[in-house]
Amino acid sequence: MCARYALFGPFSPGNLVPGFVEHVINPLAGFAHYNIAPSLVNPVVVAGGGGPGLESMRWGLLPHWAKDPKIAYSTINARAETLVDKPAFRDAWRRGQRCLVPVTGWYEWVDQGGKRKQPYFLRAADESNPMMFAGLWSRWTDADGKQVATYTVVTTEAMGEVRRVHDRQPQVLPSEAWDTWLQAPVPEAAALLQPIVTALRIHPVGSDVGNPRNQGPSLVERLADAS
DNA sequence: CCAGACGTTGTT
DNA sequence: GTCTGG
DNA sequence: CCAGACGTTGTT
DNA sequence: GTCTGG
Repeated sequence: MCARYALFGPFSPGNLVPGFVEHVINPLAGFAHYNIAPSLVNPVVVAGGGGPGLESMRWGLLPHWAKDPKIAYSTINARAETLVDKPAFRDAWRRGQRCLVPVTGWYEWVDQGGKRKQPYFLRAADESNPMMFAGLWSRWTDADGKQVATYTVVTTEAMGEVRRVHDRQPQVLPSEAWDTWLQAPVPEAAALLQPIVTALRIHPVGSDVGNPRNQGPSLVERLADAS
């Protein structure tokens, strides 16, 4: 899957996620483009909009028992097929700590046979609203006793045109499933973890998307197709 | 019993 | 080539 | 996932 | 915290 995804606007808290305003934490009001990377704080949607210790969330789920926060770099994704059993994710799953991750799109890098990998932007066909990835979140306390909230993006088998660039993709949830994912009992949420065809536009972009220090709308401008 | 992992992607 | 930081 | 570092001695 | 490997 993506080790980068993108969210851009301008969005305000009011239109970031229509109907879910009260659930959004850290909405990053006013940003024009956000190139998201592991360990960075960005918007997520949780039932009730968070609370103490949930003022913001970092990408890369830290289980409550984690000692080294570096493991967050390898818990940016949780496989839908196995998250129920994996020690790193199952506690969050059992506790119903699910979230929605709003994005405009995500990136995939395609191997070019020796040459440098070509990044592509997979962009929601509906540009007016973010799409939603399924996520899990966790509370973690660092060595100084400071509370940190983190989350992971669920992945599943790629479907439709995504398969041209990769065999896995984030678990996208259709709008009618959002409330269920946030609020329903575990068995109902489990039923939503199914591969889904998503309406996307896919186009090549510049290699500068690979560095999260690079920000701005120019990152996702279409690159002329090579061949 | 203790020590060490606990995860994903992709690549070999 | 391989590990770390983001 | 990609980008970027990858080393030592000594000095601030 | 809890499981696996030694």
